[in-house]
Amino acid sequence: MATARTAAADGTGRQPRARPTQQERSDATVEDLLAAARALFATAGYAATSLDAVCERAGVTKGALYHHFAGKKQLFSAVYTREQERLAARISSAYLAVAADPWEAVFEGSRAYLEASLDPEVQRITLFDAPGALGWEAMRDLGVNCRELTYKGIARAIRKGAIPDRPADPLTSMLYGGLSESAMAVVRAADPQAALAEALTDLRRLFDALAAGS
Amino acid sequence: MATARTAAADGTGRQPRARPTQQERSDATVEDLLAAARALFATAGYAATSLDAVCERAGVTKGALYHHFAGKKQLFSAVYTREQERLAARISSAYLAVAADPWEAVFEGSRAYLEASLDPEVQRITLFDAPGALGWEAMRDLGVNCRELTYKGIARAIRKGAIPDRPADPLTSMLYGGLSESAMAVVRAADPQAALAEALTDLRRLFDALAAGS
DNA sequence: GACAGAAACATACTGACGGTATGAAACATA
DNA sequence: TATGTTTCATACCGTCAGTATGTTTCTGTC
Repeated sequence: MATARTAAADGTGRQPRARPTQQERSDATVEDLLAAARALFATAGYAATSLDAVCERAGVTKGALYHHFAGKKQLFSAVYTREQERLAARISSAYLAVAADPWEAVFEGSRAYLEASLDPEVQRITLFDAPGALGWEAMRDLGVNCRELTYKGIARAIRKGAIPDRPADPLTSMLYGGLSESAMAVVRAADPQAALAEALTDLRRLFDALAAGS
Repeated sequence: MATARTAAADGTGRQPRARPTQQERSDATVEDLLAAARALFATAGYAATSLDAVCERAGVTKGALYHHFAGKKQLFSAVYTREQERLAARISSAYLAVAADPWEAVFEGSRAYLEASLDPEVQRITLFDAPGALGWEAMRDLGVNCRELTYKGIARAIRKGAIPDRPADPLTSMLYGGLSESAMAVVRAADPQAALAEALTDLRRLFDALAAGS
């Protein structure tokens, strides 16, 4: 019987070819591993997720995993990076929609970050496990991260005179950390819907107060 | 030769008696375990700390550890609880010193929390490892925790009219999370001293703005 | 003070998991 | 087609959290 490796003569070129190139093979494996890892890390958490489980779900063995990743920590780092990129995309999108008003843009970016961080899976990866598993330095040195975006938005708002002049770093920490904690609190509130509404209302007041400050 | 169990006839009663009571034995062992665990958790981190290492440092075996604690997680929980109690004591002290002014008291409490959280060992336990190891619910249900103190302070400031009326929860999250993130950023700044000064200056402005808000 | 029972610990062991070593299969290049 | 490299599979090791069981130390009672 044929071993099912019949060539797909479709026009898309997206189905696996009869003889996939090494790059394609590699990419597919990495993709499978990342998807499996993300699913398990997001639900069971970093510590409770075994690499064997990841490999089984991805349909490969540890040989493949350790060929593409240096270890569990680096695998998680890759998952975390992707998550940050997805979050950053949402933030940027919300920010750019009202970029004409520098301070309002920061508000919309903050709202986007808060709402995106309500997903328990996102929380588990980015807020609970990442600090302990990666450390602060590794989280910062990722190229794309949401804290950096927050900083840039605030710095721009200051440059444009939308809020009183000040160093941008302290406010960045307060806002970014505050939003992260808010996200954790909101989803665990008795009424998450109401809690989110309250959080956004308060965030609005906070932004207004900051803009009005001397 | 005598087995060195000569009774200490000192007046203090603090030295180990010739026949220590079970309570004393227990307490001493628990104390040794907690001290050893806190030292290792604070430096190497939760995951990198083995219970064997804790036992060796404490001068006991795993039999003793598992007699007093249900497992690694619970041991860490006990260490974390102590840390929170210490922090809460510092916060309360700073708060009460200026309790007459409800909002200023919250500021002083916040400053105390921020400054206390600059210690890398405190950070490692309370900010990096605790969320992943304990989870949010377990961190909240501790009886004594700093977030609760923040909430009470803010709620009181609202009741007393020191800041505009609003629900206390959202602001609690923003402030507590912001301070935590600030502590992590400050100690990793190029010039921590200057970063702390900037953070406190900005915190002052934030408090003024919140008090002035409509 | 002898003794039964319980509390406080010690010792030996197991299973699971992260990581490594080594070899085979798939692909690339000539 | 032959050779080297990439990609992965398999077998194995060390470590560590947790358990099972035995031993010592204390407590209450006669």
